[in-house]
Amino acid sequence: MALVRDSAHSENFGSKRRQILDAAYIVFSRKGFHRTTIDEIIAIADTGKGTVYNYFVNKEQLFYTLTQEISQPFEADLERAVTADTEPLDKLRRLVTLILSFYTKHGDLWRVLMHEMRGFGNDGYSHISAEMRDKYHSFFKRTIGSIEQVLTEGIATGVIRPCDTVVTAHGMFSVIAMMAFQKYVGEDAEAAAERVTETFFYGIVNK
Amino acid sequence: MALVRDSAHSENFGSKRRQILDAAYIVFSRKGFHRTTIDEIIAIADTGKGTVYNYFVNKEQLFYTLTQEISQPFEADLERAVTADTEPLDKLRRLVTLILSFYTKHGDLWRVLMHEMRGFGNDGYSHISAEMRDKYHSFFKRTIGSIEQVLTEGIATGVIRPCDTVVTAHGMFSVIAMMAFQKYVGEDAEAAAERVTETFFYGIVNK
Amino acid sequence: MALVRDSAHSENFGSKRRQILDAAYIVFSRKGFHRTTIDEIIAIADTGKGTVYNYFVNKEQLFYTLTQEISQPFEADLERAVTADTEPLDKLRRLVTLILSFYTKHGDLWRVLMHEMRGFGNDGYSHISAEMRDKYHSFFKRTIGSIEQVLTEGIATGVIRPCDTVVTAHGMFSVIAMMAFQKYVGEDAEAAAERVTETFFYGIVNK
Amino acid sequence: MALVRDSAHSENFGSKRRQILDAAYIVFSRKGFHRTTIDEIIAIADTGKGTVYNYFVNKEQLFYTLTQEISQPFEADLERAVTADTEPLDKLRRLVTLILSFYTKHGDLWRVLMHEMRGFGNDGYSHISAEMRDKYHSFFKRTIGSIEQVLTEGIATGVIRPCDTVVTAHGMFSVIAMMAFQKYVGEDAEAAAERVTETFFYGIVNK
DNA sequence: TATGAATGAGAGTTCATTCAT
DNA sequence: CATGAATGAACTCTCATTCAT
Repeated sequence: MALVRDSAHSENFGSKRRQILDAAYIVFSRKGFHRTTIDEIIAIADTGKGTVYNYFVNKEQLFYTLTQEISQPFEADLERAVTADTEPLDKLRRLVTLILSFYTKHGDLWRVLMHEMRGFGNDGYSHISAEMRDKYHSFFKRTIGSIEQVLTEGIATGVIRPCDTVVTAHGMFSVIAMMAFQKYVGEDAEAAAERVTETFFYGIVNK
Repeated sequence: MALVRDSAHSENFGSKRRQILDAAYIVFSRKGFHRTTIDEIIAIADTGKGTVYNYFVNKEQLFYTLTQEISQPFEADLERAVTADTEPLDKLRRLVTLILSFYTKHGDLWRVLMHEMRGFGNDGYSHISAEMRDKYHSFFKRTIGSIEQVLTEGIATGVIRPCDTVVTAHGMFSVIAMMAFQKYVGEDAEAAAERVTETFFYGIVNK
Repeated sequence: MALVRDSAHSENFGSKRRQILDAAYIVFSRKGFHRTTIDEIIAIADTGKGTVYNYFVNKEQLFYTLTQEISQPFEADLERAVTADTEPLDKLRRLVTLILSFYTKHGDLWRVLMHEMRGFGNDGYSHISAEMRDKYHSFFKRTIGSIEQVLTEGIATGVIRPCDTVVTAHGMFSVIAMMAFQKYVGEDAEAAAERVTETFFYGIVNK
Repeated sequence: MALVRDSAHSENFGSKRRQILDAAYIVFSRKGFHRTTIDEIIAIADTGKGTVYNYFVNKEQLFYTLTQEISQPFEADLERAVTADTEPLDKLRRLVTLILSFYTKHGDLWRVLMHEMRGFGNDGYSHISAEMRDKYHSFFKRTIGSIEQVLTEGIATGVIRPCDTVVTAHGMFSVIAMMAFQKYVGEDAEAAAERVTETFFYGIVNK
């Protein structure tokens, strides 16, 4: 269960680090940040306690690294979708599919992330935490921002009715996230995405 | 700061209990379940630590009681709205306003609730926790169910286009919750509710 | 083994705190700061681990409190000796006796203090440590300063031969400390003090 | 920075060992025994962690080896001074100069040694530690013993007033150590030594 | 020989919970 | 009822030491 990619180098390069990240993914997803213990992670990762601290400075940074690693390819995909040479409505469909797939796959972990985000760096915490929180914030801003951008583009070309793009983007995002969290999305993410976009595009009222 | 209603009994009856609940509301909302300490609650409540355990069996049950107390009048309101003798679309508007107001007021606490819900009673936890989790689940089910019910009613009377009511109800709920969480709702909840319903009713695509 | 004074209030007032301080005195004296564990302290103090942290914010501050408690009456004694209305040479004898008694009684702990002093607050440590270190430094400065002051006084009145009072005071202090550390001082501190002063007097007194 | 002497063998023989000892000297002097980590030593020594354990069985023995290596030439010097064919008072001057120079140069490390000495082999520690502690004790005994021996010799030849040679030797030693620790000794160790001896001589020399 | 990834015993600290007053 | 001193299970993190390469 290498979440991002298998190391192409040697068979064992970074193997322990990989095992720890994979185990952390499982436990954080299942239990949330606070209920997760290092002991449980190492039991699954089959490593010693100290090994965790060879690779990550602390539990928070392990969590942070994990989410960074997962989000990076996703953000690249988003970027590509937004700058693609296609119709705004098609871009929107593509974005929704991407986001829906991402949150369907990593919903449990991301739910935790979205919750803990608020806690990090709030009090007299280390500044590393404050940094993390900022990075997390900008992650969500970028995701929603990409929707917003395409909405704006659609309004400019006239295919989308003028509206508050900020609020609408947030609305679309929240519906997508909800669908993923509620496990409404089965095998076919594309079909589910279609339902979301249809609802938003055309509304629910009979005309 | 009695959140729900003042005890109708005597001036002092349950006063300590009230103080604890009010303090718990503040701290849980601000810090989440795990970061909240009993010490912080009693500091604000101006009570002793033992007093908390006179009224509540443990931290979880204090949290549970708090959320129950807040949700009950809200659920009564929902019930009344659904069974009212009005048009489905008006009912829907009324529901959206109610839910939006509720989450605007208690969003911080409810965000915590929605997160911790998943943790309660997951492992070898006490069965009291499992009970709580079930009650929490049914709370959300009832809220969303009320939307669903009105959608079904609207489809039956023909004012709403046939759709998957379960998914659509969840969608509407998630948009409402998002707007509240994101603090997009200012003074005028009614106006904000209007925007949500408009979007859902008529979609975003220019026709 | 209440080191400073028994609480005059109630039989049990501060009893646990007292037990912890007494136990800490024993273990710190025997093992030094780092080799001392909280577990060992509570085993002797017959308390729970958490109790220690009810009274002291951490191990360092426990150590600090302990040394403060012990040094305060001593410093008061020094002050009284310096400002007494007696001959400089008698003052010096009195000072030497006081210091010798103190270091004979608390030599093991003070040896630890003198060593750890250098470590506290050196790196990225909490500022509480830096504060402590400063207090510790000033403690030694005051002790040696009191000797210095009397030397200066003696030089002014002509009974002591002009000399570098700073160095001489340090010298006297170190000999006293050494005698105490080496357990050369038996029952009769006064007699031992006499030996120290005699040696120094015949070197520094005008003839 | 070969502290004692360069290996006379080949350019590279023991080079790693040398680097480790030199680095250990720096860190132990600065931080004391417990606060020193192997990681910090190897960072300065530019070696791997395992290499340390190729040359030294553990941290304690590394410390021990370091101090042994430094003390040996010093002890040889002392021996030579004591058995030299000179006047007792000149011998004493020579001894004081030697000791003062040594503690001025290696004061920081020796301060650590003098502190940790008591901790080694106290409890259920390995017998290697107990051995070390004994060797450390005998080191100080030899240093002070050399002073004592010359004092006795001086008393026999009548140039020194009869006194408790054990206590006096300790006294002289402690003043010397103090001067070094307090960094009172500048460039000219000889001059500083003179001050010490003068003070003592005028107290202990027959007139 | 040199290395450094892996390890786990052990330490300090937190905090929900209990119970005697 | 109200209290808060006492408690210890649980948790994060450190670091000396090992050992396969």
